[in-house]
Formats: sequence, structure tokens, C-alpha cells
Amino acid sequence: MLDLAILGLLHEQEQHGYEIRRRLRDELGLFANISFGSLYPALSRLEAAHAVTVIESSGGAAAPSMPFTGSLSGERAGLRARRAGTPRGTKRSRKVYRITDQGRRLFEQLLDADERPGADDARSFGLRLAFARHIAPQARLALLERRRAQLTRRLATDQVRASGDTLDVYTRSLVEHSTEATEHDIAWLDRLIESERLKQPAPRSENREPHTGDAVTATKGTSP
Amino acid sequence: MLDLAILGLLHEQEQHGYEIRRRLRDELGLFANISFGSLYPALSRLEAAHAVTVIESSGGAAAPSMPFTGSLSGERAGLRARRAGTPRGTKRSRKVYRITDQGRRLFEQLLDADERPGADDARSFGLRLAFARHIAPQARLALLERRRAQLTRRLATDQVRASGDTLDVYTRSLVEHSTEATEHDIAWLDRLIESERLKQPAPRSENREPHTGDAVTATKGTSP
DNA sequence: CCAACGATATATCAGTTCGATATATCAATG
DNA sequence: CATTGATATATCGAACTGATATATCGTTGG
Repeated sequence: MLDLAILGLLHEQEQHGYEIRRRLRDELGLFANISFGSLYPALSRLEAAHAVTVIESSGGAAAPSMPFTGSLSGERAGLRARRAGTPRGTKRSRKVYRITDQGRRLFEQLLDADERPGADDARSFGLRLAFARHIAPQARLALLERRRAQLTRRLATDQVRASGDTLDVYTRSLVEHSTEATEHDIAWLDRLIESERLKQPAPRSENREPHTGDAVTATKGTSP
Repeated sequence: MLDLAILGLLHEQEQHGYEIRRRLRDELGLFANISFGSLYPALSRLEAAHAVTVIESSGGAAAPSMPFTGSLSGERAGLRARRAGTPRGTKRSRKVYRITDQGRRLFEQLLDADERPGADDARSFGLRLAFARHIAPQARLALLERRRAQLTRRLATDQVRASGDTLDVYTRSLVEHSTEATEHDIAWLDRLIESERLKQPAPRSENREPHTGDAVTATKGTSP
């Protein structure tokens, strides 16, 4: 899962590990504070799989062919960057990674294949959504609908759990709040799905009726 | 974290591993489907730490001293349970675990100490809340307020993230929805906190003003 | 001036958790 | 009466976390 996140960030711009961590935290929001013990092994993994390559290892020469338009002025600083300008600068060694063609292929493959329904699915979905602009409109729609189905299933099991009378006050409140949150999530997804549908002309209609709001409203009406 | 969950369930009734897994899934809802690769090592861990003991190892003799009032008729079945009644029954070996006094101490210790603000804090809080009936009213209130502070902090960083203009449509939607969800969580916590306050006579007031709804409403007003 | 401190940056370790898989028993199914 | 499915315990490798180590550089303040 981390691999996907890293490839997604490198997809846009070559970067070094520490910066990847910062962007994961500040931009994505998923991976509140990804551990270095996850990040660096993941980068090594990806390098071993030829999905990324190390562009620049230290502050020395070997300027990359692409003079990337990015933020900081990494090249050959440190030498005599003693008192002149360059207020934010290189900092130590830095291994800058660049995604390869194979890595790009792996990225797309992870983006719509990997999706196993496991414990940590909210994070997985959030990550995919954050990179949704990179995938085909129909795959995007499929992603949203898979997530919707997932949440609908959860809603069903949550209601079974809430219907029992063995729960104490706190656990009951927890389950009820969880149910509400899931309904809120589904409503959000429905908005996204509708918005996607408007952007593309209904791929291959027929047997396709608008299902907006079936399970959500059903939560109010399933009990006799 | 699993240790806490296991001790919490064994706190109420002695059980075997498979059943613990079922209750974690069906009652708590956290740990959607806890892995056996987590569960059984955790039980061994707890046994090694003398927090739990194995009461009954197989379908043989050695009936536990306490004839626990619980559900199923485990004792000495399997022998000649061939065609007569007993529709749900023993099933194979089963190692039944019981919590020890030391385990009970560990449980209380984990319940209010461990709380590290890490990646997986929603689960950690949910777990503690599910066992909140076992702790002192003031500790319960403290738990709720710590969680509230945590979410308020998250709200602040989420707003910083949303204020940047570098996000694409999908990521922006993700962040906005996440913010809403956090606000919803805080409102829920405020309800729980109020409900707790009514149950106990304000421990030691002074310098304590009702803070219900400061950060939540602040999310509408911080921008100039 | 320079020592202390904090931010940047990479790396590794032990401990947990997960997913997959192996093994065994028993009930139900056909 | 063989196959399948539920119950039950166990173990493996891979991944993630928190902690810790190491190093460089900029800032701060005595």
C-alpha cells in the first residue's frame, strides 16, 4: 500500500524520501506520520523491483537531465552556500528517486488491481481517490462504486450488531455513531458518483438504473 | 492493542481463541476480522506474561471449578454426542483462557496509560470506549476529552491542508469530507461528554467553563 | 566565536499485525 | 461414506510502527 503512495507521488515529480514523507503527511493526510521504518524499506523494495531509480545521491555533480521546475535549489549547494542567499537549501546527502516506465506500469496495476477488502480499507480507498485523476473515467467510477458497495455491506453488519441487546451504553453509542458515519460516507460517495456520471455519457447503459440512496434510506426503514 | 481487547473480553468471561475472534468481530466491530496470526501469538504472549491461564485444554475431564453460566455446553461432549440432542457443541480441542489477577491489573493499566497518539488512534479509542464501563467515571471523562482534543488538533491540520490550492478535485473532496467527518465525531463526543458530566457532580470545578462547540463552530469562522 | 539545539536526512531494529496456509475434528450434505 | 463446510489452533513471511542511531546544516544565544 505504501508502494502505491510512493509511486503516486513520484509519478508527478522526482523526490527524496524525507520529502515524500512530508507530502504524505501534509497533502494526502492519509498516513498521518508514516514511519521511516516503513518508508525507506519501501523505497529499497521499489528500487530492487526496478520501479524507481536513484537520480542523485549527494550534493556533488551529476545534475539530472531534466532541470525540474520544482521548489528547491538542490544542485551543488553546500559549497560556499555559507552566507549568500538560498535561505532554504540542500541539507545533507539526499537520495533523489525517479519513477521508471516499469514503475509507472506497476502504479497503474496497483491502482485498480490490488484492492483487497481488508482491515484497513478506508486508507486504501482514500489513497486511490487521491490519485484518481491518473486513471480512466470508467475505472474511477468503478472505484467509487466498489467503495459504495463495501460501505453498504458494512452498514448491514453494523445494524445486525446494533439490533442485539447485549451491548452496554458506550458500545451501543459507538456502534450507532459508526453507523451514522458510514451513512454519511455513502451520501458523500453518491455525490461523487453523480458528479462522475455527469462528466461521462453513461458508458453502456441498459440494465442501469439510478440507485442513489437505496441503502442509505433503507437504514431508516428496514425495521418493521 | 490486541492485548487490551483480549483482556477486555476475558474480563467478562473465560473463552477460547476462536470465540474471542467472533466476539471481536460481531460485538466490538473494531478489528473487522482479526487475523489468527495476531490472535494466537497474542494469547501466547499474555500467557507468558501470566496475564491469562489456560483452564481447559481438550474435551476431556478437568471441568473448571467455576461452572460458568455461559452459553454453550462444552464439558465432556464429543463422546457419544453422535445422534442425540446437543445441536451446537464442543468442536475439537479448544484452549479456554481465563484472566488472572495480574491480567486484570494489566488491563486497567493498558486502559488509561498506553494511549499513544499514533496512526491508528480511532481504533484505539473505540476499543477503550467499548470497555469504558470498567473504568472510573473520571477516567472515562478524561478519555473522552483526550479524544476530543486529538480530533480538534486534526481539524486544525485538515484546514491547513484544505487551504492550499495545490489539491486536485478528488483530493480536495477527500479532505473536505474528512473534515466534516471529524466535526461530526467531535459533536458526538460533546454529547457523550455532556452525558458523563450529568452523571457526576463536576469533580473539582473552578477554571472549568463549558467548552461545548468551540472548535466545531470555529471551523466556520477562522478564515478572515 | 562556538556550543547547543532543532530541522533535515537516511538507516536499522525489535515488536505487532496481517494474509496465507497447514492441520485436525466434527456436522451436514448428498 | 466421501465431500464439503464450520470450528479450532498454529505458523510463516511480509509489512508497518516506534524507537533509536548517525550525520549534516542552520539558528540561537551565552
